[in-house]
Amino acid sequence: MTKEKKGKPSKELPLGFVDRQEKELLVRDFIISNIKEVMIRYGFQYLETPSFEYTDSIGKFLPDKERPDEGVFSFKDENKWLSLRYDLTAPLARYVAKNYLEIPKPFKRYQLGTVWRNEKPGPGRFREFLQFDADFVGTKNLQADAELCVMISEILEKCGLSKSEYIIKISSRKITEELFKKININDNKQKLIALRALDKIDRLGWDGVKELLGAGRKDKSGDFTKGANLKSKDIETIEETLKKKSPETEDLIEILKIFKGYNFSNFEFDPSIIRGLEYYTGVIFEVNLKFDVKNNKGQVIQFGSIGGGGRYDNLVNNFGNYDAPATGISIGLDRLVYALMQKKEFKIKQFKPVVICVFDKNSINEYINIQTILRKAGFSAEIYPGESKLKKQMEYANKIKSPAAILYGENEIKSGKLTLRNLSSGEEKSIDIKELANEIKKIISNNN
RNA sequence: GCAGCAGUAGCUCAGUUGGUUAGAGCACUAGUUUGUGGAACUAGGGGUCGGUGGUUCGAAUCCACCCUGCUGUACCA
Repeated sequence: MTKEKKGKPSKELPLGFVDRQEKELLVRDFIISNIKEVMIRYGFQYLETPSFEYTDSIGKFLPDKERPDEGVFSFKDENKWLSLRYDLTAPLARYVAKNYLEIPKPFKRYQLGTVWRNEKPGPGRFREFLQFDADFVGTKNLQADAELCVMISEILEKCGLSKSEYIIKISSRKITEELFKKININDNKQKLIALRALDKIDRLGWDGVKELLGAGRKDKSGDFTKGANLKSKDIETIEETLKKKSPETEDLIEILKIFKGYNFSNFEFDPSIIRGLEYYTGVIFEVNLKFDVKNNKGQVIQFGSIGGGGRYDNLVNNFGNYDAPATGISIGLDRLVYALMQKKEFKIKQFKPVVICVFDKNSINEYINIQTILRKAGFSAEIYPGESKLKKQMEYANKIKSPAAILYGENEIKSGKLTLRNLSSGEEKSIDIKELANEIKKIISNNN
């Protein structure tokens, strides 16, 4: 809705951008603190790279068009194209290439950062979102890939999910590679269409996927998607091969062994997962939630995975001569928060301030004294930030969910005691200032 | 991008076959209580009915185009 009063700025947000409120942010902070704690124990180091990069260094090349806006936000600065990063992997590859001689090999880093994509937003998907990535650069050892899976499941469980609520699906690019060789598909374009089709198996089932491998498919809105035009004999071979639930490529057999050593079993082999089309070269994995996610109208929506990753052995090499095989995982934090908030009642401690009501400006020093006592004792406290009648002050305290209000007016000054009102019970008590911290403590611990 | 559905106060919506000053609930403001919130009552503010153009004596209501949102689909490095 674009409601712009004449001559006034719009209060609407650009498509795909949102304000995020405290409730969501606190859950996000909780998840982030779990991530950091696990990262440290797994031996990753923390890295931050800038939001903007030169367009060509993050894998976008300048098209003939006026601006490189294929999925990225870009602008021209001093004759060079800059783009907001669209993931954290491309900047990592750039960082490694730039600092190759100084960094340890292998290099293990994790990163939290906002990324931007100039594409259509969907349920739980925005054009600006927070990602968390962990990567190993400079090792071919599948121990790394295995550890990423173990680690992400440890993070999810720390966030309160049980083993039955999520699953790590794993596969390898080598499976489809060998398959395409077997049925003689060499056309790169056709391969891509076929890969995309296979990626949709969780939503469309085999029937839909076979349509896409063949002539094409009409979806329920009536829109038609062109297919890969494979021979029906080949489509059958594909289905047969991928329906086998036993992994046959070397890399998968190896990684399953390592999982065993970790006693890790909350995964399943699923040859239909594909992930990004271009850069993965080996083992790939995807993190899926096993419960329904609803939108704010209560409808169950197609939520998809909350993250995934895999092995990309050639990415760093794009920058020059360093051969740095790598593997990494990337999690969409906002999507994880969105899903988790539906699943769990998060008991996040919120320290809402005790409100000290203002009766008389001349008593301001008394109020400051009370406030200081409370803050020094570790409580959140504030002198009512305004000038209003007591009724307004109480309404304010109620609105911000303050645990208690402190009244110190004429009556209290005479008696030398202050009145403490418990805002959840409504109970009022006359207490000595020395007892204040203790009384507040009682009220807060009762509320939690 | 393509397709379906939708767009009336801050929010959720009503508005009859086009007809006088466009409604409700919640929220908001003030008061009933000159020192007390979460309940009640009273009064009040707030809408060029997504936008533009058209049909008509007359349009929130009909038509066209555009914008925005939702859902699916495509793309997703």
